[in-house]
Amino acid sequence: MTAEWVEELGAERASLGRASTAGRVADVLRAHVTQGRLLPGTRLSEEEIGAALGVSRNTLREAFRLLTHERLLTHEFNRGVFVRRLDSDDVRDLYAFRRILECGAIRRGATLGRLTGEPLDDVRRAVETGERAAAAGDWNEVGTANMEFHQALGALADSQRVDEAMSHVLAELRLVFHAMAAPEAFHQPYLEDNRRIFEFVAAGSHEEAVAALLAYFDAAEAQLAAAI
Amino acid sequence: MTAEWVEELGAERASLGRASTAGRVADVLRAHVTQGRLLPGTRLSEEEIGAALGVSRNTLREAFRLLTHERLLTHEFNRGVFVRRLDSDDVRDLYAFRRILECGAIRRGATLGRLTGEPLDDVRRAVETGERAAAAGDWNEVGTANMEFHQALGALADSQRVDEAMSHVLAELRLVFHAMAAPEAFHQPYLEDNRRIFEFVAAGSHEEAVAALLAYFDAAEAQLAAAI
DNA sequence: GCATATTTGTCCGTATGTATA
DNA sequence: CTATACATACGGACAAATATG
Repeated sequence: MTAEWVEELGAERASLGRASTAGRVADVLRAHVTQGRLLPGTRLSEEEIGAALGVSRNTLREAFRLLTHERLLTHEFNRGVFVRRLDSDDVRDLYAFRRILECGAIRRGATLGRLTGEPLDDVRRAVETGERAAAAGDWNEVGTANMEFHQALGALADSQRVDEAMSHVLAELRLVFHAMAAPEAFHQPYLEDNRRIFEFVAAGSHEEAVAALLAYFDAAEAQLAAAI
Repeated sequence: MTAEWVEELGAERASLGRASTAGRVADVLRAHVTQGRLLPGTRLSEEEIGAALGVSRNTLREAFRLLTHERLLTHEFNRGVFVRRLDSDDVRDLYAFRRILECGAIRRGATLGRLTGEPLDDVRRAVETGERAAAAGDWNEVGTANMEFHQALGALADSQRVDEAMSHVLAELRLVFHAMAAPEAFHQPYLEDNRRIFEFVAAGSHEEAVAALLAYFDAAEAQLAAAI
């Protein structure tokens, strides 16, 4: 009955030595979820995972609570904890939230005079990393670079809460990617959008950047909604 | 040594009967914090509160964890949990987040054609409730109505995640209000701002509404920063 | 600086209630 | 309907860290 990912989890026991046990358990589980080794809908048994990782149920529940708050897991009362399964409404809501966060971050960055220097360099770096990865055919890296691009856009707002909200939203979206047929190729066509958005920001044309970003959201949301 | 608010907590024991115990404990504690009965910096002893509420330490810790994720409590390793105390950086960050959320919600509402009908009525209702409360001298109600006004602005985006983010941000801000000298009078001068913002939204002049909202944020942020 | 008391961190065992085969 | 599996919640235990005198 024990699934194969439970054994994989067991291999992570060694890294659980230091710091907050619950936090480290959450790190391990988060990696499994965001990398698609734990698929949406999977039930996470307290006893099974606790035994695999060598931690008590109390500690494990602490980790579950962390990930539930990040919306990577869902907690159904008296039934257990499951890897979150997103529906089309979630996709719509996530993109509504992204439109507000990322467009707002660009505008906020503009009024703060922050669309230059280091914050802008982070955006450029993410664009270039993605382009290099695509040239090398490393689709996994393309996806990662795309995430970093949008995280860097959010960082233009210079707000810890915006950064955190962006992290959570992007982590949630990974759940949808893994549910798609061909998740590898999803980000590739948007690389040139990233380049164009970056150029607009760098040129100080932030309203054009916002418009390009909104067009990207429309396309990506439609594609994901169709895949669900 | 036992403080008076612990006895008040004890009076809430009766309401802990059904559903998730930890969730109910969190509800009770959240009400105490947001209503200022538990002031920022107060340490929450596991044993003391557990005894007052009649729940075990494990259950109480789960409730603490919930509220820590909402940023109402802070968890210092090996020292305990405390009612969160916000500094000027927190205020700055909270208002940066609010600027993005609320201005973004108005703009998103505009593109969705949502600045009319029921969503707009909720905004109007909050404005009028605040004005009536001010006329009656009920400053507590003025504060509540002001919160509802901004929550209603966020709701224009038609996004569950935006709604939730607004709730958390406003709950956090209450921590700052309670740390002020005269929290009662804080919201009153902004009632006419609310009215003006509402009129702009209702008239379809959403960019003017955004501008008025940004001016309000500047004023309120400066006032709170000065109070800290 | 040191010794003691208090409090938290973690884990275990168990009784009870709930969902599902 | 019964049986099984599991989550919920409690109470106790001990180590480790902190606060106090």
